[in-house]
Amino acid sequence: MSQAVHDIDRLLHEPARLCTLVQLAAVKKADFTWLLNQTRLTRGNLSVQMSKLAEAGVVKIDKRFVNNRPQTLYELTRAGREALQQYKENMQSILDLLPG
Amino acid sequence: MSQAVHDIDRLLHEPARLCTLVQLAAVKKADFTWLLNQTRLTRGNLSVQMSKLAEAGVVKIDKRFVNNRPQTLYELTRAGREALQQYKENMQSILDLLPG
DNA sequence: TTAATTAAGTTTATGGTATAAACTTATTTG
DNA sequence: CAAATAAGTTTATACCATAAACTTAATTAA
Repeated sequence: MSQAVHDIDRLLHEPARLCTLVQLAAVKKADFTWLLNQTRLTRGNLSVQMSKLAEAGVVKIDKRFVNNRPQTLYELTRAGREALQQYKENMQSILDLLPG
Repeated sequence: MSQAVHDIDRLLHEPARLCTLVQLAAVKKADFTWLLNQTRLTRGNLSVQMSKLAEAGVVKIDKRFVNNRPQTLYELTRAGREALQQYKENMQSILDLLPG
């Protein structure tokens, strides 16, 4: 049986969030505006999704000021990288069940 | 940029449905009760999800009677197999972006 | 100098949807 | 004939993704 499907981590599985996580996995650290451009999410959506990821301990949020303007930096936590790794392995095993 | 993430087919992406599709891809044809056992979904959930897949043309539903009891058979349509193939390729390309 | 615009986010309202509980219809068994 | 089983479907709910509206502050135009 395909137990793997039940182990899918829905927090990471959601495309809007997966999108940001793929980016963060590549660059280690990114600010809000840069993520906005990469992902083409709306500001509101990006804000909500990142908060959700932070609340779950997947990303770390660092707010500061640059040139008197707020800047929010995001990076994957160790737990986040591990969760993403786990997600990848799990989804890979599901895809491998499919033909083609 | 990771365009692939935006191309994720949410109909197939949803774990409850992906679960049934993985099964159908393997066996070609399955009835309600068998799918119920394989997926461990509730009856209501399975019923709703299969209807949704049928409405989208991904699966074909065939209802008949066996021993005076209703039996519902499901199978992937050609479009369904193609969509699943597409989903696999797309998700594979996303997973390949992730480290590890 | 004050009104409009831009920047960088956050909060909230809503619309969709995954899920299970309750319901249906028919059959078999005690 | 009453209760239980079978095979699904309908409906109610609770969550949740999304964008619109709001906030706060800085800059630019008039």
